[in-house]
Amino acid sequence: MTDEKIPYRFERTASTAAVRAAHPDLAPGAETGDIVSVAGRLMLRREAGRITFGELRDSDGRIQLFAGATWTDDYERFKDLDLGDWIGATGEVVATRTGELSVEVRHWQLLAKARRSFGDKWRGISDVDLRYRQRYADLWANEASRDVLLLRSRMISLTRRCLERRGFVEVETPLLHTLPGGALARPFATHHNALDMDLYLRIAIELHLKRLVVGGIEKVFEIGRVFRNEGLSPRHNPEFTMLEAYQAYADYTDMMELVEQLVAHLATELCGTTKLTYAGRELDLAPPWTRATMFELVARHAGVAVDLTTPVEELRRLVADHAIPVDESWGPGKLILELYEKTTEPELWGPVFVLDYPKEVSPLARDHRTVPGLVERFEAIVAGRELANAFSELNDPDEQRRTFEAQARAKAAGDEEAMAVDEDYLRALEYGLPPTGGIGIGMDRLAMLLSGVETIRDVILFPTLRPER
RNA sequence: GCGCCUCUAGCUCAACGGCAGAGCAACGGACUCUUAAUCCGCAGGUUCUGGGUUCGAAUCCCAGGGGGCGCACCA
Repeated sequence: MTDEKIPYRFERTASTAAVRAAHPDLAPGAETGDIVSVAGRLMLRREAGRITFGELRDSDGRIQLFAGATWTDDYERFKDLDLGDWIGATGEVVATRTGELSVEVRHWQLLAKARRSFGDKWRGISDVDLRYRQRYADLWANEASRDVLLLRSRMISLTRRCLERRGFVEVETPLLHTLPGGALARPFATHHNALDMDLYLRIAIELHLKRLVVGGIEKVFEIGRVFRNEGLSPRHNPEFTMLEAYQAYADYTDMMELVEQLVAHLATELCGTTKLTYAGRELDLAPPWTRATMFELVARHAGVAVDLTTPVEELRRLVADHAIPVDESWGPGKLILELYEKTTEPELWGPVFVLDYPKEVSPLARDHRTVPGLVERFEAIVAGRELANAFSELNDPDEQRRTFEAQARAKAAGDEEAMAVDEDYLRALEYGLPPTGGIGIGMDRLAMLLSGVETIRDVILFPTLRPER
């Protein structure tokens, strides 16, 4: 059905919120003489013979439309409007006898017809498949979905402002990489026809941003999509949004301060407090967050004191005791990490900074300044989840080449997530990377935390799904 | 990839081996102050798909598909 009467534009003079703000306390039956034009979607309609009430919603809120046979143009057609139709309406701002602020509709225009029904006007849409596939219907029908969208938008905006205030410069670096690097993950592969070469969707932003620090951009960040070819879960989507920030002359302790300040700031701005409840448990994001080394935490939660001098056979036995299949190639660092992930990480609620990871599992982090075999790295655990990962960045090109080569050997031995040697990145390091602290924050998980939802699909507008049918 | 759960009208849900139903939306009608308006009427179905068991299947069984959760992988 095409309607030749649908206009190309509509001269709106006020949003519903503006009308409300201009007339805060009208007495029942009041007439204001204020003529406004409002526009939006018809949410509800109550017909009572020769008068009809409608509820119009725009992006600011809602307002009642008051139409009547004696004063509304084309009243019979107004009565026939369907819920979901977009209309523009012009008339005087009044209060009805019961005191409801209304626009007394004199003229109105259909702006778009809703040919499909949006579902139950009271219960909305709860079928999760329908909500994710037809997000447009979900957003119309479910206020909670709109709230999450708006919170996420404000969160990203506040994050940018917070970093800019600290002097960080926002950049955009390639999503198409010739070598996937900067994280341990399987990439999506694609192909460039003109150059006849394989390309990979980036799995991290890291290596490009550190190149920029080499180039003299002392504080740099990017908020962007990264892609990992992995399974889906309530906490994983194949494409997700990462914040990465790098700061010259800083180390991982500076990054801890940055994370806790940023997250506490966002909570205060978006939730009004740092004391949140998530998944029924309390969480206080006020700095400073607890700091504890991985080995301390393993000792506490696994009940066994281990470190890199613990005999490998003993570590293997401990790991095997927790029903983890042991790979022959694992050294003590990887074994302790496995033990930590199985026994300790699930017990952590946070916020807590888990400090000082084995070098074996951290090829881009700099050696710990006092403990051999460890690197200066932390993960921030918040609400039982890994929210951030950060290091004092490895800036010695020779040492970086050695860790890359160890990764390349693991890759050759069949580890699909291991890194390759990135010669251009090594060349950049040879120009000199100053001492640098770097941080990566999963913004989707942060949005989940701040909006209180428990599945990542609720904070991603169009999550990855199988095709229909 | 494996395990468990789930799929009924546009939406939200009943019926759980015995005639497929309700509310909302839609459609027709009544009503000049409603607030999820109300009231009267009417219509709406490949019960996800395909097999099977049975006198009889939405219901039980098998296979496939979509979705959810868990495991594994990861942030």
